[in-house]
Amino acid sequence: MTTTSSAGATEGRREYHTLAVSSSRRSAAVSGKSHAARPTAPTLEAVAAMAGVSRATVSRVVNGSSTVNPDSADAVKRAIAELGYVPNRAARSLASQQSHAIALVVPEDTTRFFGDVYFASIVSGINRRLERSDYLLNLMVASSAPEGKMLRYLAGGVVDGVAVVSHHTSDRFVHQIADMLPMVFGGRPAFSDIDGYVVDVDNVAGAAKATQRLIDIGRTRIATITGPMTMQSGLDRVAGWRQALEQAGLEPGPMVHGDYTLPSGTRAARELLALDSSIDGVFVASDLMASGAQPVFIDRGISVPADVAMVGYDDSPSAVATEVPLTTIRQPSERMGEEMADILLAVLAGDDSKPRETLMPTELIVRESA
Amino acid sequence: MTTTSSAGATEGRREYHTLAVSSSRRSAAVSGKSHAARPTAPTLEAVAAMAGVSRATVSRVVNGSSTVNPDSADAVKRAIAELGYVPNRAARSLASQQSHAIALVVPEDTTRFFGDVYFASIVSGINRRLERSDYLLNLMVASSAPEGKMLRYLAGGVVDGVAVVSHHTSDRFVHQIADMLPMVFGGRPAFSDIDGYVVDVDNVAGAAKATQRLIDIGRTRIATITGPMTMQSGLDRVAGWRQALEQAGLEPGPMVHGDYTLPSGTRAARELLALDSSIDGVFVASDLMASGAQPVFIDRGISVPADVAMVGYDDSPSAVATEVPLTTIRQPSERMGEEMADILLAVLAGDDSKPRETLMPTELIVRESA
DNA sequence: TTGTACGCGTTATCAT
DNA sequence: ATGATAACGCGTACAA
Repeated sequence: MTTTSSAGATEGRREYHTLAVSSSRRSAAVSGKSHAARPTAPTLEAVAAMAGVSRATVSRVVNGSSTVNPDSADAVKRAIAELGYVPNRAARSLASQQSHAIALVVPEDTTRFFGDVYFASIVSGINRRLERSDYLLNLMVASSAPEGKMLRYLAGGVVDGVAVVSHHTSDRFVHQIADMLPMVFGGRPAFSDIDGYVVDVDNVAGAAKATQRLIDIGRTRIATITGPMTMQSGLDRVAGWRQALEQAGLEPGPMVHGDYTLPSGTRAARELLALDSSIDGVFVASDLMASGAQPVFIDRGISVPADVAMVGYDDSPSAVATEVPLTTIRQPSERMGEEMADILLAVLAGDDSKPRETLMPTELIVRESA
Repeated sequence: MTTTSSAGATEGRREYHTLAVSSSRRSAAVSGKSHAARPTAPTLEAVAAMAGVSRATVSRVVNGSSTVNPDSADAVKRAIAELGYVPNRAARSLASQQSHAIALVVPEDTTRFFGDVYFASIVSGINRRLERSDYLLNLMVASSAPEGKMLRYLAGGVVDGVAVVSHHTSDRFVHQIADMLPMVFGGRPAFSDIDGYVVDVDNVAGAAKATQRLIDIGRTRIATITGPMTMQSGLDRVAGWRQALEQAGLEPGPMVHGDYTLPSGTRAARELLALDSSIDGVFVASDLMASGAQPVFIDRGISVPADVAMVGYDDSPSAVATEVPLTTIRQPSERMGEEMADILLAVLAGDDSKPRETLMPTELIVRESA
């Protein structure tokens, strides 16, 4: 017998493996399949029934409220396990006004973004921190029409906070995001009038540290292969190189530009050698470029580090993959990601004690190349 | 005057920029700030009121239902624009039983994953396709405790479908995912007994095509620098190389293993030259390795392609960044991502006509190295 | 400590 | 074509 009452609401509603869909409310069920989380996902209600308590109590147990009798708590937990209950995200969000998700906003050009190990590490770090929470990570790439769609998404309450990896975000739309959500930048943004947290690494100090290493081991003709001059980090590392040289009373050696990529390192090394073969040290602004440069020296019979000492930057995997392992500067890029997530999580928890700006320290890693 | 009634529910509830939070329902409001989508986000209700229609009608307009009077539709649209209304995601999900999000499940090791341009392209492709929909992309990395947390998330109805980039997913947990959600693999999974769609590229054919090019230009001593033998693509490309040689009645040249990385290409080239300097052609299983190998030849006075012709694989950016631009095999990795997303979207829309397996074609790109 | 009852913002059914 | 109205599953004042 079927009743027309509202009972049995949790029965036969959603099925994935079954062909006979009983009471789908969806129209687009063209195929015989209705895709949903699982066949008849148990609800709070069901758990409550099984445990012999009210929904409220189950909710309290699930959310770890203290005010709950150990006995009933046990019963609830058993019921949860038995039923394989897992709270419905949407319902929870709706009721609590929190999505329990944060967005990683990437300023266009996904391919370039993902191709960069540095960003990879940041994402990895963000993820690592998020794993210890129950927050989800949403990837939002600002494409052709960034403001429109993304802003709409964010306004829709999809996420509680935003992490922006500020490559060269020149767009104003980040301002609008900052207006509605807590925000943290990975790398200092182009504008300073923005309401958000910033996590960055001290590139100047790092580069100076690298150059100082070359000075410390007695090198005096110190060149540099730079990163792109269109990026803050590229500029900063040149500044650090100059600063260390100046402080030591040394003349800057030749400078050749690269773009952080390996091939550019190869080209730069050849250029460097053509320019001035008297150098005895070189600070390369990325390990990837150093990996490209090193073979050029070696294949021409220039010993590393005996003839030319070399310090890289990043401490990327390629630093130890070169013939002569690279002395390099370790950037806590993964930790940077963790920090970003940590800040966001803290802010979302109402903790306002995080500093607006966090500068992550760099570390000299001494290997064989210098 | 303040009333204690439940009226005014949409007023002064959520504020981000204001310090005085009136009636936050959250406990953790340690700071004076309450973070939410925005101050008093307008609801369907508000739009309905302003447009002088019922919520139902507004909903119809928002969801593009046909059965709605043009006049009221206009009024509604104006109200929406005026109020800056954007539907609440959670509420919509709860009511429609769809999250309008899909997950990209990454089998561990984020750093390695993101460091690979190939995967970067896939993500980029997925994203590209998703942009044309209103689906969101959730990033889920299977870390130390994959089954537990991720499965719980998925069971919670966070997403409607799952894209798995099957690196060397040896875990069984994908089976459990497949049991509850539509799923598509990027790259053939290790097991074939799984209920999911597969999108892959034809690596054997691609490698054969590359090798054939070397044969076509008259090379007879054709070596190969392989990818890792622990990856299906690595294996497949060797197979393609062998196959083309065999078909042409040629003896396979020397084979040296790399791992798709640039430094490994450098090492492999040196090994190769030490092994057998009589080669006149080499198929390198990735452009990155080819970028590492090429300088070794050039710096030793071996001309490319005159002395040794070289074909790479991937048509990555590095293919044109080498001194001698690489003839290579273009993999539609980005299109692969698009296809994956497309399949998922189709399935979610109830379209069951997509083939269970899609093999993407490769293409020979002739440049100067062969 | 526990339960009742209302609200969260939409969708969808069913009359009209 | 349109409007009530009942879900959707959960959180949480408030009362007990």
